[in-house]
Amino acid sequence: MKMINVAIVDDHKILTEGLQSLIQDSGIAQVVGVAHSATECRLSLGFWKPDILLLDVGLPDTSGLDFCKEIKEQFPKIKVLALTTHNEYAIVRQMLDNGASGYLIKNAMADEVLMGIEVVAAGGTFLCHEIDLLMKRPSEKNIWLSPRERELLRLISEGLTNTEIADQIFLSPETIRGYRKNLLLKLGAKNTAVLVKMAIEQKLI
Amino acid sequence: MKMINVAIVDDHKILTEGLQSLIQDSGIAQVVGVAHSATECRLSLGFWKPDILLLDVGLPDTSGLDFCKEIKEQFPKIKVLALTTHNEYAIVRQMLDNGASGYLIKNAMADEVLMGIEVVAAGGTFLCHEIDLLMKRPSEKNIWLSPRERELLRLISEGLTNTEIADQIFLSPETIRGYRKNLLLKLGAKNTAVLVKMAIEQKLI
DNA sequence: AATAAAAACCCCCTTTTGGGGGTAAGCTAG
DNA sequence: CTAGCTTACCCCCAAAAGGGGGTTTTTATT
Repeated sequence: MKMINVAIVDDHKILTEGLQSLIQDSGIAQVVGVAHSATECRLSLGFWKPDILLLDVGLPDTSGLDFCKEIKEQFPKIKVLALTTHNEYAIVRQMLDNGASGYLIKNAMADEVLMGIEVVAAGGTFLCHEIDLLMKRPSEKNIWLSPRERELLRLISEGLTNTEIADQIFLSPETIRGYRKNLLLKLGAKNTAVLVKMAIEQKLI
Repeated sequence: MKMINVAIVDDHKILTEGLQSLIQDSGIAQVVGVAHSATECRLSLGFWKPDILLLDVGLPDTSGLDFCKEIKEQFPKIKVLALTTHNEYAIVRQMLDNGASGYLIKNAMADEVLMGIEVVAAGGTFLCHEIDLLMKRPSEKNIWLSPRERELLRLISEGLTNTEIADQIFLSPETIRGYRKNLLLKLGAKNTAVLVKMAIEQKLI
């Protein structure tokens, strides 16, 4: 059986060290590279040629969300396995949407990490137990917005008025009004204040 | 020289264990009790009779801010030394306002913890290096609000309109308008959306 | 090919907010 | 004792948001 090549990107050095020995000792995979930032990773990814990239969402220089997308565009064959502290529905959904093949939270069991690596290397999708439950549970908190809606939500949170947003993204102010009303409806928010609060709390922006 | 009696309240068990050995080994102080929640602490504080209480702000059951106030009301002689991960101006100010005698961030050096204990036990006020810098640096980010202003900010973030707030706290809607305008001015926010975002980011609510 | 969802657009009208001006009592720390 | 801050109050008017009702086109997914 072929060894699975794994690379790790995470700024928490203690964690990466722990992960390295965990993977090396497993016998099923080997660590071919470690980076502590997106920039560092970009420089070496071509050389490492990993099968799987263990990626932290909370990177110091780039959003893990964007970085995942970037990797999947440049190296479609590399499978991304997210490894983070976030257990918010919106983060997981966006990560999977951006091409991630799996999602682990940092307090998951060690064997879940190895299982994730195996499943993802075999072409499957893996979610650790807690995230699996979160994604399956139909909850009013599990709100999913389209990219456009998220963009609007971001602009609203930055304090732009409907006309300002309209000018910026070249749409009619009436359209912006429509999106705004729909966002209030979807999130069940009474007004902009609550909308912004929910957006931040649920990490929708 | 009399031994300083220290009690610890923090839900992170690994940290409390480390702290215990640090303090016991120092020779200047001894740990008379450890609690992992505010409730647990309330039950035992009368027996422990500590000189100093090392208090985490991010407790699972109560806000450390409120708990500090509560302790200082019930046991004015106990000196509270805050120990947290938060390095936001508003949190530190509120903590000191609520009667804390010192403030340490969790990644401070071990000797700063001991120094803090000594200084506070001697009746002084102690801030660890990083927090000391933060508090001295005059910055547009170091915004300080009166309790009333914070209350209004909270109600605004919850989506209440001026009239609703007026009804709830028995003031004239015109007064609420005044506060609102002043909050926008103080925080330099363009509108309610930005106001709410800043309130959350700077932990003013 | 049909259905559904997202994206874009439009009008009417009311409520709420924001910008500009103020006033004044009460407390509090130099 | 007085300068400064907080708390509380008031007016006018313009801009923005919100509640209700719609339409059309494009883009996926079945």
